Amino acid sequence: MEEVRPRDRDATRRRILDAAIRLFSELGYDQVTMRLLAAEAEANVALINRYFGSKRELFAEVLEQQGKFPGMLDKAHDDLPRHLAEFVAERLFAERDDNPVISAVNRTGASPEVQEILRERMITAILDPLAARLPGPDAHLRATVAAALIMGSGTVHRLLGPHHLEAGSRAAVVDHLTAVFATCLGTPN
Amino acid sequence: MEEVRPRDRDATRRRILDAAIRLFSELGYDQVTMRLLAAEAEANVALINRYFGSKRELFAEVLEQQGKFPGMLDKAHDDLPRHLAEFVAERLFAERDDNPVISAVNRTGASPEVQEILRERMITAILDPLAARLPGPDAHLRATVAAALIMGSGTVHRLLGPHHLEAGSRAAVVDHLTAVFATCLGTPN
DNA sequence: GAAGTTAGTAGACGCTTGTTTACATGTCAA
DNA sequence: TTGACATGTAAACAAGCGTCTACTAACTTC
Repeated sequence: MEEVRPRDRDATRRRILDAAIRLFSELGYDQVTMRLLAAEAEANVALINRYFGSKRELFAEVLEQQGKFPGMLDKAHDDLPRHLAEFVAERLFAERDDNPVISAVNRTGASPEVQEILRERMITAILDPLAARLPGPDAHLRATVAAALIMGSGTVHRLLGPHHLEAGSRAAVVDHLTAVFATCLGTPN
Repeated sequence: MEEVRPRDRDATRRRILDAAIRLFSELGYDQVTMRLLAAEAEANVALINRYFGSKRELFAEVLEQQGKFPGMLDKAHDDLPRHLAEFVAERLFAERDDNPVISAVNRTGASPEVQEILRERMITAILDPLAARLPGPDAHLRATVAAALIMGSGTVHRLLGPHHLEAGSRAAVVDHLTAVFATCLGTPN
């Protein structure tokens, strides 16, 4: 009755990577142990290090393959503030934070071993794409403040949960965030 | 040549508490070990649990004694947005984050054992005092967004360091943050 | 000065962590 | 079929963690 799984290097690697994306997003780097990871991926612990080198390198690969900040470069939005507001609101009310980069940054403490990875991801996945869409000399400053708001809303969600704001007020939240982002990004463009 | 310290319960307790404030702020909950704490306080490890019960309870006491969000209730500021902007800018450029509550929240990962403590502090030290100063029915919403910006700037500082924005641009940063906070809090009041 | 209480110490306890080693088993070429 | 290699497994490793117990030494009280 025991299900036998064919030996498949790529599939196993894939299962581990998927489990890592899920767990690192939900729990952050420190709370995810190799054994929990292995159990979630239904794989042996030693295989994680065989395929990815170390926990740290696996974490780096998880964040790398997430690419840029979602919807930042894909299509040229005519209303960036509203787009960001809806993105943030979506995450504020969501039951679980489903953005690996933002969630992992927020849920991962000050572990020195992964700080450089998070810093690099923060810059290349969020800050730079955002600044690239802003005109003017102080684009970097404005992108930084916007990024702070995005990250901070993740912190709020993590600590206070998805039911902190009344569920019915979602439209008002989007409107308010839109106004704030508009001020933050400069010209409403 | 060995310095002898007189036996002093209160002084020892105080040294431990001071060391805890310093270390938890700089490193977050998880990165601070009991042994590091004891070394910093120049006290024995067992004394920490004797005086505070456990690492968790010490952490709670550290955050509790920090009181409310600084300068939020003390004096009635005529320009709250600018006040918040200067507070955030000060922390953005500071070499080290010196606000225990915000710093500890940012640097502490998703450890379930302290999440409730952080949540409670976030509400009573930041969110509630802020909302209390805002008029209107959606004060809670606006305070939440402002809190997100405050916390998020802490995240930016943690990951990118104090030199991410050019040091000379501090006045521009304050001006920009003031505008954002004004939009965020509603009436510029 | 003796007895009792209390501050401070040293070390071990049990557990968990990431990582590694030694081994078994499936797969495929010759 | 046999050898070689790739894949998967189980167990152990050393190190670190928070906590606790057994003990010493100092101060207080009679």
